[in-house]
Amino acid sequence: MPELPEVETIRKALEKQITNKKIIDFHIGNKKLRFDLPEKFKQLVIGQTVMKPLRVGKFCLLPLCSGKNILIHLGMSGKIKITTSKTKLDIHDHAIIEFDDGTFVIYNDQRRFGFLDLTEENIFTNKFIKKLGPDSVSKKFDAIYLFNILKYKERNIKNILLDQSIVAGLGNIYVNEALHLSKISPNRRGKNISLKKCYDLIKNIKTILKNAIKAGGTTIKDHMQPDGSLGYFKQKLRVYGRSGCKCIMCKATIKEIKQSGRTSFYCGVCQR
DNA sequence: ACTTCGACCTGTTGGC
DNA sequence: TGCCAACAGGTCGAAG
Repeated sequence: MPELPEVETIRKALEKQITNKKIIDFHIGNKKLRFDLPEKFKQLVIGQTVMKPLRVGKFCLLPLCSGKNILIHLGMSGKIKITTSKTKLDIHDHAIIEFDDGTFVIYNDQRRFGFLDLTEENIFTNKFIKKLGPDSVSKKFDAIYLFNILKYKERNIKNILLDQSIVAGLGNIYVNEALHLSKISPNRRGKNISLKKCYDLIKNIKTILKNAIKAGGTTIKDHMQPDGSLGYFKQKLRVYGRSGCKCIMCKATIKEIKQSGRTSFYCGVCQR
């Protein structure tokens, strides 16, 4: 589910609601998430004050005063809910963090592809964080970097951009969107993309992500902001989920194909 | 080293 | 109406 803009939306809400608050209880549901919690997770987080939440790729981090960080990945269907009242739990509420002022942060994940972890002080020693490429909205993710990677790749650009070890934060929606805006076919091989096109692509990826963050992310089905409101970027999607509809640039019909098991949407006229 | 594929889960949708 | 297959915003690890 959540790609960078959805995770960033959640991070911002957490920043507003829990920064400098102390964890007084932690409860984990009986259903397994993708991975088990680290040993002693509970005792290492209770009593800790949370500092300003961070985001790395599709991960959200809650830095603790001990130096460790709670690492959150939302998988495909994960949500964060923030409440101030003890409401009835949903069957997919898998972790509940209680704060000293009565705020609750609830981790809910219907499909349980997501997970929680605890990192050391240096987050880059964490097994999940250390294999990520530069963040999609960072300066490190620039045209030269991308071009140097692409020039050896036989693989299609769609799958390259989904690879979190190359660039962190992009998922299926925004890769489709960025390729359409950049007029690049998802079938194009990495090595056949020029440096000039890389400049375009980088600029467009960042523009799309920033606009999506402003809109609170994209709600197709599952995503919601921690206060329960939706993400409004869906109304601005150019190709994702629009097969059979007209291309907004040239009026040709948007096509749908499968690439490594995932759906891609594109315009065969604009995108080459 | 590079790439694809199956597996992990639950819920919804569309075809018959 | 009911059943079943296919599919969904992700990613790990095995296999080719």
